[in-house]
Amino acid sequence: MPEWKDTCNLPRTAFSMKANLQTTEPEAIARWDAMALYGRIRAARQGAPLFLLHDGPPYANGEIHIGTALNKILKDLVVKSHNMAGYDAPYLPGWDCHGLPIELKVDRELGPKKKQMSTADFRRACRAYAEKYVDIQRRDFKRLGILGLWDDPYKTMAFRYQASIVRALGRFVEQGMVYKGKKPVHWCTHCRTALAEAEVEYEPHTSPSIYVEFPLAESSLPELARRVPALAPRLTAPSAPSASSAAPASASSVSVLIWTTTPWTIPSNLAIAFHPEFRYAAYDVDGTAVVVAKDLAASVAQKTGRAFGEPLAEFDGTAMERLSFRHPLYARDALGVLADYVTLEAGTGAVHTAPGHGADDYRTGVKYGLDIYAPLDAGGHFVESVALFGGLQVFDANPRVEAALAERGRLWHREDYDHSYPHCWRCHNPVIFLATAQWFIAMEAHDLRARALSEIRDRVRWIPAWGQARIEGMIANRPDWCISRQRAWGVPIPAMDCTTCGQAVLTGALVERAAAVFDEFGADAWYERPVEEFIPGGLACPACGGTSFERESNILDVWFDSGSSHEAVLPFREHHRWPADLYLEGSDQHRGWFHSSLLVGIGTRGRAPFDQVLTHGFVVDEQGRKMSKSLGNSVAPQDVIKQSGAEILRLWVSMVDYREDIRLGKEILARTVEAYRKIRNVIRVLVANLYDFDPVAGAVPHERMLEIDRWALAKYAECADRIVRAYDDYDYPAIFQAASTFITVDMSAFYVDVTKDRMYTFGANSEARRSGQTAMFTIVDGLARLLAPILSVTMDELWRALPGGRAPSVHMALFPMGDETARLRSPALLDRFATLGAVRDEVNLALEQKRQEQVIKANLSAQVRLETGGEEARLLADCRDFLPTLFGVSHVELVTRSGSGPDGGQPRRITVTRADGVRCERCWRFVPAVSDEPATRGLCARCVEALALVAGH
RNA sequence: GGGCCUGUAGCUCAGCUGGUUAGAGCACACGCUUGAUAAGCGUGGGGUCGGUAGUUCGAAUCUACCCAGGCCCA
Repeated sequence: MPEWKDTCNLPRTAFSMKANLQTTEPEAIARWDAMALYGRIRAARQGAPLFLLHDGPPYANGEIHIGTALNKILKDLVVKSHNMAGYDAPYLPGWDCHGLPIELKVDRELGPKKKQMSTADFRRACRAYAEKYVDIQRRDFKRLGILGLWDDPYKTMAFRYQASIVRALGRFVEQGMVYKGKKPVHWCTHCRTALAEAEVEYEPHTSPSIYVEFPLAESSLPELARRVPALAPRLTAPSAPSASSAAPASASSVSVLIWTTTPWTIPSNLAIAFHPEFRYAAYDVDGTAVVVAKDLAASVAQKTGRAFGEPLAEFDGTAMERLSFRHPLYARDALGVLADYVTLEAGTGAVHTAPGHGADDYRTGVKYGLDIYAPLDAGGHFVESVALFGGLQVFDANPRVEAALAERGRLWHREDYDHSYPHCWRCHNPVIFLATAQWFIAMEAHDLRARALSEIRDRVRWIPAWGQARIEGMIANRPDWCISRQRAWGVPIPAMDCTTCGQAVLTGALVERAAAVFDEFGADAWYERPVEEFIPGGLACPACGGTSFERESNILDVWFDSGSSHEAVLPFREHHRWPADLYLEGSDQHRGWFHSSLLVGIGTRGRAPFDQVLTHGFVVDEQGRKMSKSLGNSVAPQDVIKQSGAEILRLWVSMVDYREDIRLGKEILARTVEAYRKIRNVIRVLVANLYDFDPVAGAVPHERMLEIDRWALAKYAECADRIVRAYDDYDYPAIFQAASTFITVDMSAFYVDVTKDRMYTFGANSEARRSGQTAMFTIVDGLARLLAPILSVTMDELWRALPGGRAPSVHMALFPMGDETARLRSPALLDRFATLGAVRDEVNLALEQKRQEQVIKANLSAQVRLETGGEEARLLADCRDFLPTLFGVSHVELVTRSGSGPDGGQPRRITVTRADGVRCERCWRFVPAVSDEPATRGLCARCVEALALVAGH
């Protein structure tokens, strides 16, 4: 007896069930490299409309993490899908190479050696460090399956890029938008240097805590009387501070009490800040009307040991704005100002403000037009012109300030105060805030702010839309852009100081000189080549006319570097143009790269360098908590690649809603692996049915295909259209949903299952089987392309397993779209099968019931009697012969009830019984009779015929 | 503390401008299959739509507050 199984057309394919991604991924990537795939895609799309995603440069420091991987995969989805939609969509990756983190790492690696190195040598070490991480990251990005111009990326430390940065700065300079001003930074008086936030360590420290009285200035008496009438009767001239007298203030004065833990900043006090929304009150204390925040009065009274009576008057902080208070030590006034950082947690609710010695103080000072006053030298000594304290180091000055205040009767209380205070990470001495000379881009110059806001509102499309509100708020409220840093690894600001009068000079000509030198030698030249090379002919100091200069040592904020990428890259590279269509980064870049790129774009060309900005969220753990080393909940992309494959990571990115925070953890990865397997298996069975199919010779014309095959194509066309649209909308989860439903529900559970019998048991070359193959081929060929941007390796592997001539890689192909899918659509067929599907669902329920009752086992062991009426009966009668196949049973008896059925309100009736007849040993259906012939014994007529066809060939 | 955002089954997602018993896939349980087999098919259980209070004839969908979380500031 022959093994009938061997006469069936059982599926076979080299497209294995197990993916072996750990092997196939590196192989595919090597193949792409070998065939120069990226370049071939460029050549193939030459002349097509450009779609320009401009890469935001990751920082060339450390291994890539899951967030970097997410970002690059999203970009790859955008780029690949646009290429397949018919655009010329290049991908030019970039790296951000300058900046503090690298400087600090290199610093640490060099150790004491650094002391002997020149700045230029140190910069060379930084460059080598950055180069090393560019290589490491590039390797990992390629391993993720990302296609791009990896051989020639852009780097912010490239000579020409450095020149472009300086030229971009030059545009601001020429328009008069750059100025030199002052701003407080962390300053170590021991190391005599500015410190970045990352170089500051918070350590416990004991500071003096003092409460100081500032009397209201006489000139403000009338105004206060007007604002707070209840106080009017008490308003008389305050007593003048007197060096000789420690007597309390005159009984009829008004004062405000402040609290500070840095007495040495009192000489630099220029203002007192009040909260606009807090309630303040004036209390009679030994005859003086003392103003403090109402909620803090009790604690202040307790601290100072003074008796605060009932409030004489109450008012909001706004009542204090622009009143003048007498400085407790000097013959000048402190201005009453409003600030929302004033708290009720400690102190008096009135905050001592020295704009040259605090970040908040500085902002408030700028807002009220105060001098950024910081009369200290680099070692933290008061300059000689400061009365009482000239020459004193600030920490030595503390007790002297207290003493001077006490002498004048202005020191109400003094105690030790333990708190966490910033220290220098190198020498571990406490640091101070010190206003230093810095370069700024003025937000109001040339309407920079207003033009940026109008670009945000009117030109750029923000996806999601709330991105607009976010960056709008930031631009609207940001202070002038401080673009200078006192560091070594970056692009120097090519400014000169006049050696005669000290005037800082920065002109367009100076900038262009530097740019020309940088073009040729790189920015290291600033530290190595003679100063004359950087001084354009005829340069004279605008202040004194001097012609001798020395270089400044400030470098540019690295945000200016990366913010200039559109200027450094877009105009110069092949397949590029200015501006870009799209920037795509994490939502933190509203503050970062989008922000700086926009400002640079306005400065250089008067518009935003992008038309669309797409943002994604952050990867968090399965509980929605941020990933961190200390929590141990991080997922490393390298580990996922090793354990599951980059395809899993890519699939994960494609199925989540990247606009919000994205969860990732063990279960999610496990689910993703399951999803991958499901897709792979269904695709595998489709290909496996094509092992003997020639799409040219074997294809059945559409009109002659079986109805269910045409339905499958109609369903596929619907799915393809939806997917192509979703790519265009950057709606990747919709792609997964559509593809997954089509693959699992329409293909696996329905079409493949229902067609199985025909594909396996019919004559291999029968038109019915070829009809099915035609559908399966079209579908799997289309799915390979539709899913290629996501499952780039798997679909390329599939592409190679498919019969027929085709492009060397799926990534060079185009999506199924236009006429390719339009000709397959058929709403009528979809309708018809929706009804058939509903009937099938109900038959399944009945079958399951009988299975539970153990009347039947497999569906083929059952037969169905189906009574119905109306429209549905006509439809079912129309495809009577298809019904056993549709239900997967051996026989269907259709009974039409006139005038009833679902349309008439009566439910259809389904009766399931054990199938009559005998079981065909080849196709396993129960049939009335089987063959008796020796060669075909036990086979049904259909199988006999199928075998005859094979034999006949 | 402030600005922006998020919270639907174990997981990933749908649920348009408020309107019948809140859906899909996966996972899970049970049955079938052994000619997709470290697969496949069927059936089933599972959600007070973060919480509370409102607006409304009616809210997952609108408002306020609260809780939890994220990004950026301070």
